[in-house]
Amino acid sequence: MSERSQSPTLECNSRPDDFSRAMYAQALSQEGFGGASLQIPHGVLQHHSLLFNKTAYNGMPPTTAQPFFPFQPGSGDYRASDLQAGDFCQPKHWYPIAAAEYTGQVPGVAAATQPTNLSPPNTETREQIKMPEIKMEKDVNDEYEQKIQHYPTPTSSAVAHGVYYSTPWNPSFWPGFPHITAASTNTQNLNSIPSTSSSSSPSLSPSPPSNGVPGVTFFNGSASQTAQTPQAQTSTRSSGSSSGGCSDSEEEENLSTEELEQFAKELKHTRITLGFTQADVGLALGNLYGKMFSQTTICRFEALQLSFKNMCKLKPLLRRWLNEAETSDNPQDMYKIERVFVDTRKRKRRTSLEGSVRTALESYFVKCPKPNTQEITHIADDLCLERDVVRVWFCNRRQKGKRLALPFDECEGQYYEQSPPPPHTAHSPLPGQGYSLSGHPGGPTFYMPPLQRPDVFKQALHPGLVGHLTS
DNA sequence: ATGCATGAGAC
DNA sequence: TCTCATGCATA
Repeated sequence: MSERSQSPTLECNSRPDDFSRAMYAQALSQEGFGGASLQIPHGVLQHHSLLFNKTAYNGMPPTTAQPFFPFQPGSGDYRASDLQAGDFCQPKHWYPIAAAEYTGQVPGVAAATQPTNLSPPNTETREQIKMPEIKMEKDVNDEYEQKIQHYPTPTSSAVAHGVYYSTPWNPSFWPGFPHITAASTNTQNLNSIPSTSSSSSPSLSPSPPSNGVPGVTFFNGSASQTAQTPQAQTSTRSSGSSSGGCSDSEEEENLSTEELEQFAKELKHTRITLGFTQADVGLALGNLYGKMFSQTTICRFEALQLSFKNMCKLKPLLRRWLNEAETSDNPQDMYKIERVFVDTRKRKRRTSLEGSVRTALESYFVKCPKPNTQEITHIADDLCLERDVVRVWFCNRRQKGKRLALPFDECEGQYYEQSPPPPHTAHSPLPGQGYSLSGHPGGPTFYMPPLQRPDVFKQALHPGLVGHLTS
């Protein structure tokens, strides 16, 4: 790969204004942070036994190198390049919460925060449901897979494995804006939640009310996924204002960042205290409210890695779960329903981009976060990737940038609509990352370089490091 | 915990 | 075609 010219000199000719904003360097190689080690998504076992044929997807077809982008030739090390690139684009690891370090490897703290009774609440129930030991065949060649997903009762492995809640919270992931409130439209969907807020334990109700598919929530299918959440995107609906009787969860009209942070923290702490995994929670939400979520989503919620709007949307659900879990005599009952899903949808096998390719993509992204079709094609050709892979990569990259930057700035109206000051001028007032909810329709998305936000940057670092910086 | 992918809805 | 919410698959 190194022989390829992964040195983008791509210019964003389609959107000069966007391009002008792109003058920043980006952190990369998040993989370098290392992953959480003992995380076993036991809440979701997947069966990959049924295989589909799939059109050859070979990742990167061999092609000859194209010296099309004469940009730092031969440099597979984007970071290094950036470092040398000069002040204006020092690589900042603006991925605030990424590392395994964040996940609680501070024994002292962990000990302090750990409840003494870590006995898993549902060891028995777990055993009741024998999960076939399904091993994923990762190298199932180029096959699409049919998955059968089981949702067992929660395991205690999180606790057993010593996944401690060690205050990895660096709340200021969304720093600085104490009283930013959610757009009122954020929460109407909350009212659509089936009101199970009664003091009894609705969690035991096996039938998701809002789902239309009694007893079964299709966890995976995007069809149901989005069908159930039109609110978030169609947020202009003004109808369902705060009615719902649940005082507890329907009041999220004016969430502040602090509230969300606080709640996320509380959620995580309680969840771990009770011995539940993120997957368990997601499953429980399905049981409780008919809208299931994945471990990923719960994880991102806890890590404050969802959009503000999304956080606001999910919070009431999770608040209810929290209440249920805390008050229930048998919280494990919340998970007793086994669900087996058969997803026949074919999913493209996940592309695993090489580090050097990612590096190159990052470089391109720095130059042009929003390449047009032609540019995407160029990049794809240059990196010997499928066009669609490149396109998706950029989509995800932009999304990540938004997600991780400043989701709340909308209310401040401080974001740049157009070209921000040159990066080296730094410290501009906060950019809104394209969260143009505040009525800037079509405002170009701005991908905020962390270096313009020293505070963000600090928070993007390891907590310990942050501590040092701040103290 | 996060990278890559999907799909609905908006533009 | 993009954004956004979301999740599978994997590091």
